[in-house]
Amino acid sequence: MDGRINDTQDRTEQLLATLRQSDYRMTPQRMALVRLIAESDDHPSVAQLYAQVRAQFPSMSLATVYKTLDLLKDLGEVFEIGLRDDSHYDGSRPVPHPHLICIRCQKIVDGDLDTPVRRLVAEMEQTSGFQITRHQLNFYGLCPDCQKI
Amino acid sequence: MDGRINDTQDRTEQLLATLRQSDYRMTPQRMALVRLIAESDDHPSVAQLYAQVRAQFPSMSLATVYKTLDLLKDLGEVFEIGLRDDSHYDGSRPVPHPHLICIRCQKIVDGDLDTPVRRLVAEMEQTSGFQITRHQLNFYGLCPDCQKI
DNA sequence: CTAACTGCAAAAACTTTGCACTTTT
DNA sequence: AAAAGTGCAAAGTTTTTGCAGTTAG
Repeated sequence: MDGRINDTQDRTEQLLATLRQSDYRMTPQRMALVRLIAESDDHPSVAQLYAQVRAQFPSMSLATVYKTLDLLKDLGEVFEIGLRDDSHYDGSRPVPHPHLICIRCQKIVDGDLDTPVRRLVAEMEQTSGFQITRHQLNFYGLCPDCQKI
Repeated sequence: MDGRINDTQDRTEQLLATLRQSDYRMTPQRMALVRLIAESDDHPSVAQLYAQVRAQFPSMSLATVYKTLDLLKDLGEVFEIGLRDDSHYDGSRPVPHPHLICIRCQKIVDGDLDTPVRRLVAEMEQTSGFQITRHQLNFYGLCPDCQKI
């Protein structure tokens, strides 16, 4: 088990269900964005989501994308990979987990190793006295493809 | 050994020496900022550095602070903790290492555990196939002081 | 019908850039 | 004197906000 949520269909339903339960309204814009997020197993940026959603929904504004993402973040359904310049979002695994970021092609890949990570967090809590609630682990380097070039 | 560089005096000299060696000019602005960075064992933001440097150097501009920090980053003498909104800088340990960030008082503390971190990086390389060159490990939570409140 | 949501445009916040002037070497 | 650095103001980015108009429940 790696924490990744089953399949796209289910994930879409799950997200929509969470929204309904929380008394949010189901607008077409919201549904389109939720669908996109559930579909993407890479880690789209706001700009990428905006571009994609615009393809099906030319009138949708960037502000709505931000607002919807904030909402999904607050519900704990989307995890923000807060990179310095533009944030990317992970809608498949809303629990903090490591990411590998290629410094050449910019690809972002999920890191697994849940157990070692949990161990490190525990050790970090012990030595620091912090009560850790969240983490952001980004590893930068060359992905396998870019190493060949 | 935890990688922290000895004492402030030495660290200031070390930074200045690096600048001289690389044919950078020694301006009073630069010296003041370098001194500040060497002195701070917390992790100042650009705004904080700017405010502090301005106390001794009222004419210094924000642009110069940014330019100097870029330069020190390029020389590998300062490590940027790239938080989403405003970056903080670590001038004591220019090698990537974990940081603990208090979600209440915003304090940033160095994480140690060099060995466990190296182990995790190694495991991450193995399972992902990435060639990791740099990492950014941020742990968010309540610091010991803020837990009491 | 009411409360919530959207889209727009303006503003915020941080960072970068271009350029004339000044300073270091 | 030449090259490099500074400071200012303008511009760039990403993200947030206010508000009038629109839409879901």
